[in-house]
Amino acid sequence: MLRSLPEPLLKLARPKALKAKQMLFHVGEKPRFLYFVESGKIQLSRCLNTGAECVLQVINQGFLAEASVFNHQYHCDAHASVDSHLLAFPIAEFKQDLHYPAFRDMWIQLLSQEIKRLRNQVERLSLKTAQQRILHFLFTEGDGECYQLTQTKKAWANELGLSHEALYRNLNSLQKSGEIVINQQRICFNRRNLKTSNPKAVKH
Amino acid sequence: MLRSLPEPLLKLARPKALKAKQMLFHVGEKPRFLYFVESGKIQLSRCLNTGAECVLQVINQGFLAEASVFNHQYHCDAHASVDSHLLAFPIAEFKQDLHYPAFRDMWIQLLSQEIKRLRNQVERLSLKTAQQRILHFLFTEGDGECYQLTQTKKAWANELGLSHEALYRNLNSLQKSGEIVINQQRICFNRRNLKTSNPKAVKH
DNA sequence: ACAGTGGTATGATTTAAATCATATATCTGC
DNA sequence: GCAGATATATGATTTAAATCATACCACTGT
Repeated sequence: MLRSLPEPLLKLARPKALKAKQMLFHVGEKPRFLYFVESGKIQLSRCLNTGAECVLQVINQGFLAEASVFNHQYHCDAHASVDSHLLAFPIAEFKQDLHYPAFRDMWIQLLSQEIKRLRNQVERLSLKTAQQRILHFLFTEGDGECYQLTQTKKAWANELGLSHEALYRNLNSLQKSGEIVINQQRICFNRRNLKTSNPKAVKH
Repeated sequence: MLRSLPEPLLKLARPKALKAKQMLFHVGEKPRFLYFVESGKIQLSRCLNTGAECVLQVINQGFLAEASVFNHQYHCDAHASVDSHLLAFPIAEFKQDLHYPAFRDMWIQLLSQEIKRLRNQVERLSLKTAQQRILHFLFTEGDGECYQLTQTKKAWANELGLSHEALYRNLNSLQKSGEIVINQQRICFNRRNLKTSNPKAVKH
């Protein structure tokens, strides 16, 4: 992904290391850098007026808060959930370099991808039951057969808009009813059900 | 918004009229045109494997399915919910014209905006109760004080991920408890509660 | 004027998730 | 290796939304 970046911009990138739980930026601050996550895990979140925290996105690898390029302030908080390594690109130069066709195309594609991902998440959160959300997630984020869990189940529950208890219980019952098989971090659809159970599922 | 489009591209735009309930495109089709909604209302939706329909977006005015510019197939259905007028831009030429800096900047801003809007919606759908979702919607989509409803309550309920009954009941109880005031299509926060009740609410 | 359709509204019942409580397992820093 | 924190897990209870039912209203086309 970094391959499409123009040389001069790459040279301007400053490495930045974050310890677990360290903040990267806060809501309301003026964006000066656009960050690329090389390793680790960055969470975008926002505190609701109820005081509860809502995780908007978890980035393992890739650009972060893409919208900040054209915004005067961050609309969410960002912190590292584990030790992480980032690259910081100065936003002014980044904007300049959008003139390069290859870079511009990459950037537009990236934004479009993110829109699709978010539409998937909206669709998923519109589902009423825990089981439906779990299956929808496995269909859209997995390879069609399996999904390798890359976070804790608790964090996953949050992403699914469920209490962690509801996730534990429903994973259990999905396994008991034979719809899925769980090996440690790997969750697979039961082969026998795969063809017939969800004919309309659409991969993104 | 159309102002930023280059002259040659504008000349290529073909008007397209849709009757209510008429389909614009189906999931899986190859995108040939990027559509701009001039008037009316276009719904992007997707049928879930359960058979239920999920509304992903309702466009009254603006571009539609932005991601289609770089995709080989639509990932959702689109139909007009009322009689609508669109402009159809050939995608090949559209891509060409992204070379124009003003146009490219507009397009990137537009995609970024949409990402923010979707993040808001994800945040909203993560809220557990109907009341929280309603208030969150009024805060993020309204002007900070009031919101002018532009669709039926039934359609709104769908957007909020609620049954229409739940929306009716909770609007009623929010009004009774004095948190909001409803005049026909206009919903306002009660002035007295405004300052103190939701200090952390963030406008996008 | 009329019938049919879809939105609005409210009551009764069911259902599933949230919450609370508690226990065990696992990871992490010292 | 140990202590504290966090994740996993499951049971009991509460709660709020979904669902089902019914009624009324507004709009549309004939």
